[in-house]
Amino acid sequence: MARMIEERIHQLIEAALDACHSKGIIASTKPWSFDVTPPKDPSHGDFSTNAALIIASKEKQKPRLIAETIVANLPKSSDLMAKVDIAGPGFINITLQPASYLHALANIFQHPETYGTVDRGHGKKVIIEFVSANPTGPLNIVSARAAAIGDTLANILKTAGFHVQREFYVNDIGHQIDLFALSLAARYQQTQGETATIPEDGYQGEYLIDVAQKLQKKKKYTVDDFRSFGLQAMIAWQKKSLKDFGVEFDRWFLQSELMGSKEFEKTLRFLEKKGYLYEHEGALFFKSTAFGDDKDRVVKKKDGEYTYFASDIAYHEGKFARPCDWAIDLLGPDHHGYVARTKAAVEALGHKPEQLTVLIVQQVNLIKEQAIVKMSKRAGRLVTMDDLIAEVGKDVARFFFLQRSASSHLDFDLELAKKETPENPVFYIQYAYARIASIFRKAGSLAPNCDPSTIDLSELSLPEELTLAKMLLRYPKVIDQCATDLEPHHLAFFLLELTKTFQVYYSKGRADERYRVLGSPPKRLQAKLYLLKNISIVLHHGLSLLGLSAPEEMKRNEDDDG
RNA sequence: GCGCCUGUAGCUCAGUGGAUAGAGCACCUGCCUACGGAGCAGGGGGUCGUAGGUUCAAAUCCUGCCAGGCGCGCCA
Repeated sequence: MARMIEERIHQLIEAALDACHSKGIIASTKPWSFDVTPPKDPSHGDFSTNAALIIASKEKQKPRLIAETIVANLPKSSDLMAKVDIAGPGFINITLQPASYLHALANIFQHPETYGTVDRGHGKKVIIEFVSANPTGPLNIVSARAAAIGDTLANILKTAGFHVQREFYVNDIGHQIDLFALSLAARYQQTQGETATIPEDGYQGEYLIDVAQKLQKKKKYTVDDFRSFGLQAMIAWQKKSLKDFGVEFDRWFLQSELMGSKEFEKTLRFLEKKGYLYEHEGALFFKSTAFGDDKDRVVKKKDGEYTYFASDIAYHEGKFARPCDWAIDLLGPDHHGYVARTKAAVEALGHKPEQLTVLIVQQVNLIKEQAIVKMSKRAGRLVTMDDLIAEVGKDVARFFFLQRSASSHLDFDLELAKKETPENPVFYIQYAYARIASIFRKAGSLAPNCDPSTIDLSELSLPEELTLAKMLLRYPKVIDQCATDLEPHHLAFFLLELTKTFQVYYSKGRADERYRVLGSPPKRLQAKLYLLKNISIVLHHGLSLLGLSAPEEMKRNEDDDG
């Protein structure tokens, strides 16, 4: 709805420019490219356009002159615009009639489940792959970051009109897995009282002791037994951790299922037929340099084994065959060298390069006593996702990650995160939601009538009320922006901004009775409750996209003293 | 050496072509008989790493340089 208002303004400006053209004031004709955006400073009005600046620059005229001409050609009276000003170097600032946007709140009230939905995706099928950690240990804090971002991105894309599948790729074969099996074998022997040492490059973490103890005693196991038992245990553990973190995948794709399959062979044959494979020094290479990679990559080693990359090529082909229009991979920073070859493979397979987007989720530095702690899975030194959830809770942890853009390297101080828990911004948002719920409980049967047309919108006249209404109408645009940029943190920031505005508004009721909801005259009360209801709808929707709970009441902390 | 990411307030981070660069935390000053104080009002704090360039307009785009991180395997 906000976008509709924007579009209407855009059209009015275009019409004014048309008029300028026919009067011979400007030479250019449509289409003109200019922006209509809400200005940073709200005192500049509700929308601002740089149309005069852009056109003056092209026509080598004075911007203010063009601006004045545009303004003169805008409709003199309108139910949309209350005021039009020219400011600064030639911005045209527009202040709207409150009724024009207050009216649009009905859209939220009547569609609480779907408000915020935008049709950016047109039902395009997306497979978003994330976490995909090796099944050799518990998930760590880095996986937690990827999980929070990937899951929320999936939620947002769905809201933006995409058909979304979440996928976890399990590297359950290869050298690392062999080491893992041998490490487990050693731990098992240790539980049997035998002396056994974990391979030097193996997995030293104590978690394998727990796994070993779950094995039936006094039995002889083969390495394959240890492998399959260990993998099963690890995957189950990872699933449980992710579920506790609010993340559930539609599919856990096993690499072992892919290798040796018809599809795998078929994909390689296809590349061969296209002439993208060649032998060199006994190995089989993929000509990724034909698609911009630094060097060609091996798909089959001299010893006859396929590389991980070979399986990844087939894996991506499999995604497109399912079918899928767009594959999104979230990778860690240590895999960024992988991007070029994977995109090359996708292109060689006959897909458009833009059908694969690789997002690098940057690293997490764990800070302890103001120094970075090096984490190592093999040595067993890490903060697990389970630890994180136990220490600070799912909501705090998710929000912590979702407040940052994926590309920022972030420092995570667990002590600080714990300390800050009581004042964590996520509680501030949830508290606002709970507070509105509380007001509704007190209002009881006075809760707003189900027919928005009975609400007297003119009762909403306080500046904060108008600001809140405009913010709510911005929500679908925020979703759209998150989906377009693949940057979910914009949503977190929007919710904080909305919350802050609401809390300030609410707090004014302490000193100024005009700001109090309960106790207002009936018509005003209805209008205020109506606004609050719309705020709580958007908060609820936004929180759920972030994977956070929206509590009807907050548990109060015990006071420190008295 | 080459590639990718990052450099914005004391700290953690937003802002990626528009007007006077923002938030949270920390710090300072006020405010608890009020729809729930996990708060509110106000204040101090910035060569946007650096040097050029493009533009009416640059934290934002381009180039060089500096600093930190991560990659550069017939490992995964």
